[in-house]
Amino acid sequence: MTTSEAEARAAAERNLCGLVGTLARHIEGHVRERAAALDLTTAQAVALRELTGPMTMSDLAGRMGCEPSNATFVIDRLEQQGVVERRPHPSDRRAKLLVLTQEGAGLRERLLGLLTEGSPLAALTPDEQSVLQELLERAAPR
Amino acid sequence: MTTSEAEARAAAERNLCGLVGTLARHIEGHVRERAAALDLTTAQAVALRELTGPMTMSDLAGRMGCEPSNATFVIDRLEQQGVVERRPHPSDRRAKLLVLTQEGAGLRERLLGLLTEGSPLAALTPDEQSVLQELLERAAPR
DNA sequence: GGCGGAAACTTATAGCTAGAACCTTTCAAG
DNA sequence: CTTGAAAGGTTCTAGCTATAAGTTTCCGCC
Repeated sequence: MTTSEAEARAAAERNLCGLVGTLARHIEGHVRERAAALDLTTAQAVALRELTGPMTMSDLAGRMGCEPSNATFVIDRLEQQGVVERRPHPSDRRAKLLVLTQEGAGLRERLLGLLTEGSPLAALTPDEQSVLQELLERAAPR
Repeated sequence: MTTSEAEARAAAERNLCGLVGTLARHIEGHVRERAAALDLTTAQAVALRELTGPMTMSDLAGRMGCEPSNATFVIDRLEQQGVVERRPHPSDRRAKLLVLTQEGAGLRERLLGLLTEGSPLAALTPDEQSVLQELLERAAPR
């Protein structure tokens, strides 16, 4: 491989990095737009989306891709709004178990409905989405 | 299509959104790590990476994917550090032309070298990167 | 030629996020 | 049993980012 070829590949890789960031911003913009319709910030919407069931603060922070201190901040607001509850963890007194309230569960359903329609990823067919998923998982090992 | 199939597809799409965000954070983490070696913040490194040649503040903000006000903040620091210069635009007195200083150009070369090695995207073959690029461009139209 | 709207950039402000310090509880080793 | 290290959460603070408002300049239009 010549140095110019290596240089071209490196440039393509940098370009690709930019594209990933661009798509991530598109998705975030979409989430923000839909979240605003429910009077939620982007972070609150992501938290609600990731609350697929009872989980600890650490679990949620991991799913949200943020630091635990930030999850505390976000959940504080959601708890004030009566969307989620902090319950004692049954077997670990350090941890707390996040549980959606009844209205929280309803709010989450509405949010998911809004998020699925008009997503940037809807531009791809299900097959293409599968390919994309596989590539992303390989590039970003958990 | 049954409702359960639609539900499954929607869930897969949400999962995919999370994966895009995860990869974006991996890339950002990689940039941050390498940038720190040169005493640069992540935003400064992205700005330097995107400064492929003389351009205006707006152009740079567009490439960085941030607001112009933030570009002002980032360039302020880079200018104080003698990395870049704000020159008057030859044909538009509103705009300013960003030009790398001599040391800025050297710093950029070193940064690009650091960024290309060990990138998360190196886990994919060039062919796979091409596929990924095409999918991302379709999902995130400019 | 002058006028109104729009673009480029900056400033000021508010909000979000990460990092470090701290407390409580758990777990493993001795 | 006790002791030290590590994990879960919270608080505090600093830094980054976006939004809104303001200034200068450009451009289309009358």
